[in-house]
Amino acid sequence: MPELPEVEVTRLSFADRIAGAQILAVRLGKPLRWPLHGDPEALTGRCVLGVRRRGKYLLVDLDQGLLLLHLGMSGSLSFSLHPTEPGKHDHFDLRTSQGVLRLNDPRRFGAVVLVSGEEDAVAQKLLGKLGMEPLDAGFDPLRFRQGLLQRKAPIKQVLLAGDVVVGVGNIYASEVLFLAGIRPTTPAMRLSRPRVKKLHQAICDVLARAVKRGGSTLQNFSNADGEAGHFQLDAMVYGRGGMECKVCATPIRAIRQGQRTTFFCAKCQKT
DNA sequence: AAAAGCCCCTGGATGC
DNA sequence: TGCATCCAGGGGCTTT
Repeated sequence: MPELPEVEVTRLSFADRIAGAQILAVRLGKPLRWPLHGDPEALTGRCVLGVRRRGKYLLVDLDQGLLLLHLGMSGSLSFSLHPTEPGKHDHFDLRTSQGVLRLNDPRRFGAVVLVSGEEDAVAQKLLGKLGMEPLDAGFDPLRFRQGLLQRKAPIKQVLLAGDVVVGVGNIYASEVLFLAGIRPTTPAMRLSRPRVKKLHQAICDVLARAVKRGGSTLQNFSNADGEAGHFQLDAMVYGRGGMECKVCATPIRAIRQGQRTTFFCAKCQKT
């Protein structure tokens, strides 16, 4: 479910309210993608300093240690004072003095990992190879192009891989390439400077706009308050296989790239 | 080093 | 209504 905008909207919806809270107890449901790594009992008594984001990971800073959260494909967080009884897909509760942070994740591709800090070997394994943050000032067209020039793989797959730029998931990858007029199969290294600049612009615009609107609600995204996003991502190509391109009426094509579906318009996206 | 496949898991939609 | 099949927003790991 969550690409960068959804993760960021989730963060914004509870970061201020959980900051300063003391952890009272932890409840674990079914196993998630990885074990917690640390002792859940040891979390009790620690304090939450704040919540940051790196790519699609949320980093919950503690006065001692760091909690890494990932929502996987189907995860969502809620933060509430009086939570309901845990449901069958509620697999992690962090009970604090200021509310309960709960991870609901039917498919359990998500994760909660307790590490000592960002330099921790386990944390490095997960965060160490992440690319540039698309909403940060450090993400500029020149550095972006430098990253792409090393890669012969199709641009769509390079975007998804997240080692050049993070946060662009399967939906936004198709959308962003459509806006930039770039064919998803084009080798990343073959993109000219002006086309990389256009792609850079599209990534910045689309992601920033989605965060501002509260995340897309393509299916059922909701933030940690349980509010649905206000932004019906009105997709130009994603999920529109066989339908007419909104610009030129050519049928949108759906192809398979690395076990994921890509959508594009063969006329608007030449190479 | 980079690229291509595999796999983790559940649920909803579709087709017979 | 029941059952099989396919597909889904991610990404680490193993193999080429």
